[in-house]
Amino acid sequence: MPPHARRTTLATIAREAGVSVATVSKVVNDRSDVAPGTRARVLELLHEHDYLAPVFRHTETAENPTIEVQFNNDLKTYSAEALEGIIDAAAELGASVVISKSAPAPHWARDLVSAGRRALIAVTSMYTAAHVKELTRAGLPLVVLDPLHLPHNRVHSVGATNFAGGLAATEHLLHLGHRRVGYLGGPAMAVCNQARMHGYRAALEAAEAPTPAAYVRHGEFTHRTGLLGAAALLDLDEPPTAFFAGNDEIALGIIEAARSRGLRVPEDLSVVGFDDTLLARMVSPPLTTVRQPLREMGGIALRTALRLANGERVESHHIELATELVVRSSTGPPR
Amino acid sequence: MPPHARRTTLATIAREAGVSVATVSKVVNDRSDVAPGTRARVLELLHEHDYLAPVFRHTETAENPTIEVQFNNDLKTYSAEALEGIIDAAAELGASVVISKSAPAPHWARDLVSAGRRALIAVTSMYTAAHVKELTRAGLPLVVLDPLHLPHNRVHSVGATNFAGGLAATEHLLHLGHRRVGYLGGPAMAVCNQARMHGYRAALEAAEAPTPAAYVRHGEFTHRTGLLGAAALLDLDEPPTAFFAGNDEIALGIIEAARSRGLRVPEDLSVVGFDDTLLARMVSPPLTTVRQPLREMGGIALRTALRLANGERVESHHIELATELVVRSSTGPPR
DNA sequence: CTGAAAGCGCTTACAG
DNA sequence: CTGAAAGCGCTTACAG
Repeated sequence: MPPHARRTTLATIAREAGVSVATVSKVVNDRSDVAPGTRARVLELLHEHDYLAPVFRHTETAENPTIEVQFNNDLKTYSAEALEGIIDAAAELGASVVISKSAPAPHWARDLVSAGRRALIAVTSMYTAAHVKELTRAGLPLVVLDPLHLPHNRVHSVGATNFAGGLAATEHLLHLGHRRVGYLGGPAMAVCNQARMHGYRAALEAAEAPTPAAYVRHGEFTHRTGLLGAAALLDLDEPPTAFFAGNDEIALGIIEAARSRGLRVPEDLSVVGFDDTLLARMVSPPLTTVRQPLREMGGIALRTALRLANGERVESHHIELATELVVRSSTGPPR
Repeated sequence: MPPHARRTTLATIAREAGVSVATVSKVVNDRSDVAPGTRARVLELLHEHDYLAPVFRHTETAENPTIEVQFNNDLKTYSAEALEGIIDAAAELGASVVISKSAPAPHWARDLVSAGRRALIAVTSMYTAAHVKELTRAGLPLVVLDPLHLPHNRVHSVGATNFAGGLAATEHLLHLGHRRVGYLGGPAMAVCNQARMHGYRAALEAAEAPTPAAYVRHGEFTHRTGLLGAAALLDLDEPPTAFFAGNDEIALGIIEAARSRGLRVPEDLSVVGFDDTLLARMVSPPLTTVRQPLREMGGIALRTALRLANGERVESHHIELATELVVRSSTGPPR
């Protein structure tokens, strides 16, 4: 929504409601001496006209706009790196970043507008169509970073080339000589997870390496999913000799499962992660993984949010940045 | 600074400057038609009276106060966890959290006040006495989380029992039978690093295990410091059989140095970290480390900041939370 | 450059 | 309950 040329004032509301400005003022300030019916009518009009108290009006045109960034779960290394990209871009463009965990309540979008937020960036958001509708009604632009759902043309989003990343990761394992490769991923419904998994499948099919259904498992993007999934697959009669993990955390869970049964990485088992968070660089052996340009993605999300806040058009409602395979020491030829 | 009973208005400034309200208004709005001398005199008075434009006044008493959180470096797992504690406490208390990287410029503190910030939380801050003075002048309360300098009685801070943590970590290694224990820490000047190192020294002295000067090295709280430091110490004629690291990142660097020369952890080398970030839990072998209650520390910092913002007294200007040794799998008896 | 005057958007004590 | 009136803090077109 472009900034209003001029905000509705109490006088307008008073005229339409057929009451005095004083009465409208009382409603706005929640005074008790107003008849319930009058109050209801005035509230209705205030809502309809999107009335904003003078103290908040400056937020609409402030040269220092504030953008809300919401996370729906823990601030993992993944989100922390995206957040850094957001903060750096905001500093450069003179915007402020408010950070919170999302917990949409009634009037949630409207409250954000009243508090002066000019746009919302949701990291791996679970927003439903109803939430998006409330945002639209409140006039608060939304940008989703790494969307869990398929791109919706009323929602702007920034992601990475997950399919290509999954393909590259799996081809790397294939080139090393692996034929039995497992996939341990995040939520089955998350589009990023699906794309990575399909990249994996595509590589295996192209190499004519058949994959038993049991080789593919979905869970959460957590260490635990890797630990449990790997334990299960390594118990198979024909266990995988390599794993492609849906993210770095899962990869570390797999490595721990291997260690706990005396398997060495990469001598006995190869593992490729996804994300290239700082985890991947700091772990022993350093993790081969698919880099997502998280900082850049955060920066683009912030820029997009700011442009939408200013009422500018944004060409494409979904942008995907390139992933890149980073080969380190957790992969090698099979035994 | 307690919230002002009533803010200075243009009328006061006009009276004192001996000009009309209209002229003062022009100065405030940066209009060109004001004589330079008049402008200077009025600006001086505005500054002296701490004039705040009406659009910003609500921030002084807002039921949704906003707190600025500044980091002076990367958003590592360490800071991300403290930030989570801050965010959770803010959500509970109805405060907003603005996050930025610190880059104090001229008028920096005053600008934060104008932008509506009610307090500042600095994570491992490098603020100098001059910065603190500007904050005091601007009336913006400061809380430092994990201070790098010694507690200053005009600065509120939240830390952990670093000395006790260093002691516990080193005693653990001693109990396992190690006699040659190295310390690889962060910046030599950082008080948290000094306290950890002195805890280590105290444990070794109590056990009458002499420590060659070469066994202690300071650097940065990074993977690289661990990698390089361990490489150097492991080249000694009598290398340590165990390391106490100033934080988890350094510990992981040490483990990587060990791996790259074919040493196994914990069979050939024991390593204890500090912080207990998610890194420690996700790495193989899981890291024995000293837990800092980072979330709790963040929560306390936020609460303290909010109380100071409300002009309340805070009993103690430095709070230290207890650390706790968490034994996992990166430590064992020496060969 | 300066400021008296008109005006804006809002609030509040008070008369009805 | 309601609103006319006074008032507050500020801005601005305009006369000097």
